[in-house]
Amino acid sequence: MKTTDEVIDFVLYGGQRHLPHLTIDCAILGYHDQQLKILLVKLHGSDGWGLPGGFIRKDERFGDAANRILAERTGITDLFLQQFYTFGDSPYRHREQRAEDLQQLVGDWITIREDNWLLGRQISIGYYALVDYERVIVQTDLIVEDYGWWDIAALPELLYDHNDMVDKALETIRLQLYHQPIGASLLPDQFTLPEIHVLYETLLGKTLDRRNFPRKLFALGLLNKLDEQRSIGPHRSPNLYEFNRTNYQKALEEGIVLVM
Amino acid sequence: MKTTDEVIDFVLYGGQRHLPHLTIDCAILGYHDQQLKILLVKLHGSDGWGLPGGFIRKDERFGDAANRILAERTGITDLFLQQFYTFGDSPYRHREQRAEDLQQLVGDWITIREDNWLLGRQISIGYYALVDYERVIVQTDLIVEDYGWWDIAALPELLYDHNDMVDKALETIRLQLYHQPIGASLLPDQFTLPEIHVLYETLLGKTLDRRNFPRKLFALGLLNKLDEQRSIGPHRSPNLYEFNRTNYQKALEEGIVLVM
DNA sequence: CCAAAAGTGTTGGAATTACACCCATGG
DNA sequence: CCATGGGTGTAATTCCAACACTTTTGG
Repeated sequence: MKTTDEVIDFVLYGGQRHLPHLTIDCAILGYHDQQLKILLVKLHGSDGWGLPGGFIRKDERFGDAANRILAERTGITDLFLQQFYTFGDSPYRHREQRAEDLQQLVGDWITIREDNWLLGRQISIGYYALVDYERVIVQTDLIVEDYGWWDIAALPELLYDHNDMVDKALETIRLQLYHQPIGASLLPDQFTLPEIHVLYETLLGKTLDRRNFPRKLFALGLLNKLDEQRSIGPHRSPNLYEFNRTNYQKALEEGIVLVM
Repeated sequence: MKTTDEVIDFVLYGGQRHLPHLTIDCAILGYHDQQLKILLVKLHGSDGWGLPGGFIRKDERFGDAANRILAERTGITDLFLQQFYTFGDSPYRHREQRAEDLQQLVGDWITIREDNWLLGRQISIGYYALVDYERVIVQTDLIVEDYGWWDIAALPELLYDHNDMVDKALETIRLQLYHQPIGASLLPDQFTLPEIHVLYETLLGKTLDRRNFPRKLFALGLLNKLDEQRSIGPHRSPNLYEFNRTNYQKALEEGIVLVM
């Protein structure tokens, strides 16, 4: 939202266009510098960091809403996106804690009434997205004051129950990794074996044998070796690979069994 | 709900006590006659079958609500219960299709207004429950006209998008079966090897070797052999087993890796 | 020429599959 | 005694984990 009028309109009348009390929050994961990162935002009128999120329009499908929210924040579309859990139990999700935040957001322009559609218990459907870190360009506006990528291993205390949401997202991703290949969304089109190797180690939180690891991906036909190397300074140049789109898609749909 | 007054009060004023537009629907699975069964209900004023469900009270945790709904329907508490997905996209989940149902439910007593809290897009959080078929005693009332156990392999066309919900529940259970033992909730306290064997085959939809299958459960220490047999007519009496509660609980919490 | 990282094959052991015969029971 | 289903062990194979040396590169 770009203008104050837009914000005020949203706060006062957004309830006519959106499902009340129901939001989508996104755990947007990227990968950079051999670290798994998550995109956090800081809202105006709030002094903590949280997951980017938004409301669902009355006739909008959840997946479309999640994609829209993602596109609004990151500028990229068409990414790996998946619902993982719905949250609504935390005591933070109730009226009192948020009336003040809301008043701060709109400042002195208007007074938030008791029955404002944004107050009351908030339910949030969690989606996680895996994105290519390089392609993300975050927009700030009158709602989002600041944003940043945070190392997932060193998160601060987040707003509401967003730490729980991140934990649950990671747990889901780890389980999923054994049944679906999901590396393609986090990596650029071309990557080296050490890169994808460290990615999997980071996601699973354990070390994987350097020689055995790629064998399993090759056995599933997921990788194509390219006739190109990446130059990485005074060391041997690692070969570049890409995902085999056909087999990758098939694996996504039919599932795989990876033991690592 | 037992009285007409209660029903009318709920339809007119339930919105003051419940989260609007948000329901919990439960896929309640049981196991009987070597078939996986699901508990379906038929509501007054509706001529199709669907999953049992209910609304969430304003200050009620989701899990508590799901447990309450389950207890109201099946009479049992303390069962394996887990959220699996949130649904809200189906075109069936909109106003037009349901205003008539609602009017039929309350009959001529009152007229449903356009802005009734029960109308509008309905979101449903799906929970699945695994129950011991024998212990379930279903209650009918003024809302639930009829109920029944249906073989999961031969479901009729259900209300709204409930077929999708069942599919998603089963998919989740199958995945979970590889990482957590969930047989205990579906079986009576004591059971035979052939019983749990067929259960797993039914859940996974594939045949499992009769000799290798129990070996894997024994290897995990999940089963205790009892000094008792079940008499099954003119055949050799199969031995009875029970789950080893300690190891079962540990496996639930820490996860296992089953390859079958 | 050196330091640092990439690449690559083999082997021993563990795990998994496949498979068939005997036993117990009640009618 | 017979029909039916339950119980059990082993051998062959496959799969997996462990491991170290050589190559490439830029400075």
